[in-house]
Amino acid sequence: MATGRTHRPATRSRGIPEATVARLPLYLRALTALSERSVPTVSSEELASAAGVNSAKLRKDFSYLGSYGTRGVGYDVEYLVYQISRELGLTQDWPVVIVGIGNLGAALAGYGGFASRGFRVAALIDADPAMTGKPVAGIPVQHSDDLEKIVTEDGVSIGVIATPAGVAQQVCDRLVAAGVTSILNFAPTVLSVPDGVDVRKVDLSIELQILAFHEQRKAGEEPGADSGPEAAAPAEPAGAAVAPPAARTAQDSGRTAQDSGRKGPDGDMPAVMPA
Amino acid sequence: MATGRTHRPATRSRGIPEATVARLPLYLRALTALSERSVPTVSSEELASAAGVNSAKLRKDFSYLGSYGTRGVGYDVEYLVYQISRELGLTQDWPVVIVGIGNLGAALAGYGGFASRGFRVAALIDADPAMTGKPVAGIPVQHSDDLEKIVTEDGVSIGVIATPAGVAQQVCDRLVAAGVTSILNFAPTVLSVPDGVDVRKVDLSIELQILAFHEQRKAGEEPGADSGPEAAAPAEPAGAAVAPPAARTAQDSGRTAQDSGRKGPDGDMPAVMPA
DNA sequence: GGCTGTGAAGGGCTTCACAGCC
DNA sequence: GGCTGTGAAGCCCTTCACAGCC
Repeated sequence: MATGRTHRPATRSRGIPEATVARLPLYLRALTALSERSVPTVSSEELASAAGVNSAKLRKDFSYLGSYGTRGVGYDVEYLVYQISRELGLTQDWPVVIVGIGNLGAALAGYGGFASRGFRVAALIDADPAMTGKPVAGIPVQHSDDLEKIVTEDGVSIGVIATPAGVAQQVCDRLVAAGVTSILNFAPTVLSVPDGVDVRKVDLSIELQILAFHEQRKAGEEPGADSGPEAAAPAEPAGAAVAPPAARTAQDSGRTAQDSGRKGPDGDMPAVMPA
Repeated sequence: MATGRTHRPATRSRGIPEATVARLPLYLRALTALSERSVPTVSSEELASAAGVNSAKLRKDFSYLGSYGTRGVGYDVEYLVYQISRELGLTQDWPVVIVGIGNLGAALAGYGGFASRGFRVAALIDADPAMTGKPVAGIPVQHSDDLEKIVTEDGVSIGVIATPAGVAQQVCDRLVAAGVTSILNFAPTVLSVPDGVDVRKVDLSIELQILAFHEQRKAGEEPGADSGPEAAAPAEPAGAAVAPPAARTAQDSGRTAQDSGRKGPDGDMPAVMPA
């Protein structure tokens, strides 16, 4: 079915930039850790370091939420935890259904991060009759025939798709038809959903390919080789032999997270080269 | 972040924007599907639709690689598959080690997307002696004592961390010391790495939290709240003196498109880790 | 006529740097 | 003195729109 088209101008959510929203969970995690150690306050510098971002960005992010800090002092940990949780909508419990209980689905079902962060596994669903009733991570698997009933009765609005790519779109369509409006897709497929439905995807092979791209580049511009890795000169196979250049940095990394930065030193390579 | 590193103007490694690199795997997947159906050529419009992006963006992306299309006709599928594969460094085989063979690690080990896309699982490593020798997805698990040896001997430059958060940093340190320069991290932790090492992370709870944020907004702005368990009514700050400055208006149909803007993560198997 | 390739315009996010308050 | 909050500048990416070629 593949309903309507997917892309829209991707507007900002409230006044909060999407990029900021994506970092709030990071701050929340760091704050939770501080909270557990009973640390009362943190400076933007400390928190930023713990979350793996720079302090200016963190302060800017928080400024979208309001003025929750105290100049000359920092931020109250507990208060911030509360504010961010509220902003993310974690003060309520979101029931989630996981469809496709294979290796991955089972891994997700057993993920401890659910309960602790505002989510609850409402049901595990699989199309294989042999799986029905079998408990996975303590939760009995239900047959996909009951998908609509489950979603409707439990008021589920978030669904996780961990099925093979081939059936992902149909599963998606059924979830949406039943009332789900947010989907986390682990299947390597582009899902089509009606307007108003959010889809986020996680794809291992894409991540690896992005790493391979950078890896290839490193191999090509190692010290000594200043010629670009153009069409010719295929790089070496297993590119080990590369020794860590700089020493471990103090407390934080230069970059991290899903945002990848670019780093290659390299001068200015003209852009591209036709074959 | 005050990493010892000075921020250099974000060098353009070559001419390809990071955002474009993150989309190349998407195009490649769509092209591979077309190739299997023996489709000889595609227009930017068709391919863009299959990849879930808009055609202008796709053409711009390809323009960074070179002029591989034919005006009035479109792109030659096979040729593009080759060019993109080469650009991503997939014409060579990258050995990958997966550390932490729990539910997730096992799921990753069994992921078929590896072999088919330029990657090869060189080894599965786990710290539990009971796991040693046990085959997972047909590959015998090796003990972490041998991590350095494995990485060195197989010339592994890409490592996947699927361990509990608590040991992720040490595993990371060992991988890097042994020669790994690209890491895909599934543990919910910010990893510190020396300059020159790439880290990408995949985190289930973060993705869910972002969805929850948007979900909450939908519930709040739609007349007949249907999905959520309780139509999330924005709670008031706990006796805060300061209230969010920005007005609560602006309710565009925000929502992110599937391709998400940040930096492009998404893959086939994702993440997660017990906390 | 059809479709690619691309300069130019437009937005959003990051970084700077400093004013403002403790 | 220390640290937050934020306008302003800069950068990168996306989108537009059309020139260029088949």
